[in-house]
Amino acid sequence: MTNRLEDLLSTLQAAATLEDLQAVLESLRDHYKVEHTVYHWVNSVGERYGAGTYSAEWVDRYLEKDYLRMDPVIFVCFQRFTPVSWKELDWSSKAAREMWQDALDHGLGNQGYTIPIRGPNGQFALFTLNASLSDEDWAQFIDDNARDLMILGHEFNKKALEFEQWGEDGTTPALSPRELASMSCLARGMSRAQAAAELNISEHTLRVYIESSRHKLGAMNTTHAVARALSTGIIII
Amino acid sequence: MTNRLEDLLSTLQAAATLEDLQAVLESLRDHYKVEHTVYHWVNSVGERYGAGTYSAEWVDRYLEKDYLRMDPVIFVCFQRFTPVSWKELDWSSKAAREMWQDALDHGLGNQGYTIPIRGPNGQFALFTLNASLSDEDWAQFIDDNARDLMILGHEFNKKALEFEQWGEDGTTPALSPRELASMSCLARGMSRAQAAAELNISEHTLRVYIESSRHKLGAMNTTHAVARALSTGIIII
DNA sequence: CGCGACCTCGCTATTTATGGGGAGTTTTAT
DNA sequence: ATAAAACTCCCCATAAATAGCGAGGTCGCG
Repeated sequence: MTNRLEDLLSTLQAAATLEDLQAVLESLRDHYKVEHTVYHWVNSVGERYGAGTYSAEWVDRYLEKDYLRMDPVIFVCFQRFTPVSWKELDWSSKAAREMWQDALDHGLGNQGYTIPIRGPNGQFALFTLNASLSDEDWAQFIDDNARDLMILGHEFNKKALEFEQWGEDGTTPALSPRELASMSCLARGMSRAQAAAELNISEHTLRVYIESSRHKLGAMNTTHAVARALSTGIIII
Repeated sequence: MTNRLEDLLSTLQAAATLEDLQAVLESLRDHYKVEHTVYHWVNSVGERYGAGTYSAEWVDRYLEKDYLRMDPVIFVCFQRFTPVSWKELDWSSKAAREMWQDALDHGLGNQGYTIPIRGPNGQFALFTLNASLSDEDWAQFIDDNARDLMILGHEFNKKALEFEQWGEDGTTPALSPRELASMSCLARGMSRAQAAAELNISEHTLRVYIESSRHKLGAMNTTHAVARALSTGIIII
């Protein structure tokens, strides 16, 4: 088993193009004898990259119906970081049930396992296996392979990042300590007056920091600046 | 080697108290023959939990001097998600160099390897090994153990989360679709007028969503609401 | 069927944030 | 050593956000 993992990782390491990654996913599917293997990035604007063995019809359908916004897998993975088996999720809402049925109609198996992966600058990706198995067999499968899958998912993400250079286009701007502190105060809910008091500076000085932060972050307004500072990871709440 | 990993993981699984986790870290240190092993949560307010083999003096010193705010390890790990070897980092700033010397004076080794771990609701933790080795030996050590360490780090974090129930105290409030859309627009830098146009609703209606989001999220103002929505993962940029 | 939650719209007054100037000291880096 | 960046403070006018009031239609769940 471990040797197989090493083989797969070697293939992954050797991948030099996005097509190679696609091939890796296909060999993963064959190796694990599952229906589908998928890796994709997620953000609220839309996917920047995705690869996998889903049919083109299902991918188009998924995007067309805007399933991204109601998919319980996506929603839960955003908030957890532990992998989820699909059957654990809440499929009670009407929209979710419809989507589930639609997925089955498009060739997906009844079992799924998705590993959320969080990267730099707010990058977020999912690594998914989909199969047709009984609940018991699937649980056993996950039990046997969870660790290998986690490693594969993370290595895959590392490789995908190398190609796509997420967020590397505009290197995250560096804010000065006071600017970061200002952003942090605002992110925690303080008004300008409160933040200025917290930092022991005049409200006007605080404003200067907010302005300079805004410009450095390329933000339209304060809320946008704080949002960018948070999602690039230069501040946290 | 793999058997050792299994043993360590078994011990980890069996941990029932925070003291047990401390013991696990100590046995990890002994097993890997390093100077220190550390696990801790990080947020801008301060640590909620930390365990490890650093001396109490160094921990106190670290907190007292507010090294958290200048530590290159912390800073880089926030933005990357791949593990970092300390020597790779930028220690050129004066503050960083002083901190580094201070660390050596407090019994830390000259080599370090830190694995950033990102959890639900914006949880962020670090799993660190510190040792005294030559650059070559350390590189070899990392090469040999990187995967095991990643698994250990993630399993450790899972266990720590079970105990501390990060963010579980106030279950993340659910926002309605329109509320989420409103938050998302604001996070992407739109003004109220722009967001209202984007959503094809009156500016007043948008305001109602912002208000209700604010109340649900327990936020003081719009910026705070967006910050919370982002850091709990219910929206993304 | 009714209740609650969601979606939609309007008005007024007050508070707060933003954008544009300018100007001095201290710290850091080359 | 000298330049660049960071930190600090002030004024004024305008744009935007907040707080408070109210009202009606739709949808799903029990």
